[in-house]
Amino acid sequence: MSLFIYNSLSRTKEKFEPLHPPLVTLYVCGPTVYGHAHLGHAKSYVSFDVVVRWLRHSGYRVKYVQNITDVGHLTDDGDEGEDKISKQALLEKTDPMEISQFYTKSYYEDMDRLEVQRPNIAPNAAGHIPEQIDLIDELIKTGHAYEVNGNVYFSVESFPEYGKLSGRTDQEALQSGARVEIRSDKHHPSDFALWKKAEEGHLMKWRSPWSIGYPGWHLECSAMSMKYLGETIDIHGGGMENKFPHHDCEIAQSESVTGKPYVRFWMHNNMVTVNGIKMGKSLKNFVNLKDLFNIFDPIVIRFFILQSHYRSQLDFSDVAIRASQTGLEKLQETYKRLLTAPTYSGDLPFDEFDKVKLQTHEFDQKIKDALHDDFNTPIAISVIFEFIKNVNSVLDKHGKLQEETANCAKDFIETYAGEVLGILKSREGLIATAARDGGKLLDGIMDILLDLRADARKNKDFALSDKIRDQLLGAGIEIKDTKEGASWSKKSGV
RNA sequence: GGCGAAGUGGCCGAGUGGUUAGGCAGAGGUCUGCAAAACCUUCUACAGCGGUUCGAGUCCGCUCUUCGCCUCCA
Repeated sequence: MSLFIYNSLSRTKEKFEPLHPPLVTLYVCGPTVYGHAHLGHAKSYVSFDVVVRWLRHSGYRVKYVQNITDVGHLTDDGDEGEDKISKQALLEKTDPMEISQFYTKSYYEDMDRLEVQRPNIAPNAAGHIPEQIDLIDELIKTGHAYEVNGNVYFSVESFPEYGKLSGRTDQEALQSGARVEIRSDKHHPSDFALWKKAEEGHLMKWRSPWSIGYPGWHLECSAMSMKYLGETIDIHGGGMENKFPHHDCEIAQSESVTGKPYVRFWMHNNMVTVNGIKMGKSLKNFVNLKDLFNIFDPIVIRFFILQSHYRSQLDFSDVAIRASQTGLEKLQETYKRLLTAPTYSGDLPFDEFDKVKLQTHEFDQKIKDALHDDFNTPIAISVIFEFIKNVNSVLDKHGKLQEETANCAKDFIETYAGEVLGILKSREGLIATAARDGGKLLDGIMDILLDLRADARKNKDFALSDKIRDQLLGAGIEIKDTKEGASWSKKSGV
């Protein structure tokens, strides 16, 4: 089966072939850096992280560009809108540059903790003013844009397909219910700003042929996408709320200049709701990631996000995340069990062959099919859970695995849970965690304690063995007696 | 008002014409000195009403409800 991707433009799943294999050009709308990242950012960038990881795993060379918006994104689309970064700078009594740098750093911190791989290129809008000016210039020359009082607007009437992505093609009808204030400067109410003249006191401004001012928000993505990825890119991703107007505007600007399709596959991730209602600034129910990470391990959040499909709405609630946490612990525990399970060489019993070795290949196919079907991570996860159930079942019965089977199983989990989905703590990560917590010293002490306890149990001195177990639990270490012997793990977190 | 998505068992969440999604929680069991974990078995489903079909959670129509976008948002 080959990869199928749901294309928002055609509203169907289409077979994906890059324009210039093995290269895949991918652009994803990045954050506007005027505040800390929230759960919505996490859903979007974790989703596209899996897209990138899966494409790379499938053998493509992905060139991934994700912008940082540090200028031009206004608080509303009318002419009265303020620049978000500037507004925050005034609020925090500092420089816009400091604001954008501070929150850019914060954003990457959060994404790193979510195991989101960094884009290959992360251009910022303020660093690409000349490119944006050139684009505007070209649009004016070709009759797609006009200047009024130092402002430049894109003329939607010059691009008959305007609105094709969102289905908002009837501009007259749109105006009746529109809440955007109609301004006299625009030739048509739907026209949007490419360049705006800076008002007095405006902090971020640049010289241009039309005025001292700043670019409109929609422009940066067109300019930077075309600069780094070419005039036609394979995939453009972003949040669903950006379909209109942002992405429709991008299409209009770009295709008006090049006369070529701007994007071959549009991918839009759905939104996060909180207890059933949207997360909105006005509703004051944003779930800040840094706050959330104080309660849950970031990898739990990542797992929680990937348990639903990227095109589905994700409802955040405490109980839902707790359920995910327990589930993920089970996966991690099985992986740890697999790493430490005794192995043997030689023939393997039928059930081991049937449940693990044979099924590894079947599960491998199932999980590939799932991910090839528009990145169906919930199915992929369900396959991993079926698999670990079988591994546990065999280990319960035999207490060991044939070496080759064990390697197969480890490889399966490391590939899909680790490399592709990023929900597994790596061997190195597990070792690193142990090292941070006292490392080898603690390992040594625990070996002694478990040894003592095993002796006590052998002598049926259960009072002593239970005392060791209970007191360790009180100290945050949990003992489990399994067929392979006693094991211990830290209780807190995952 | 326009554009769009969706209503699945106690909760979360896939599926989209015929065969177990999966996770969490519940019940019974195996194992264990006990516990935990794991494993086995198991109860609650497809908003409602019509229609198409040999057969529909899955297709079509209507009704009801929810959510998103059209303002700022990933």
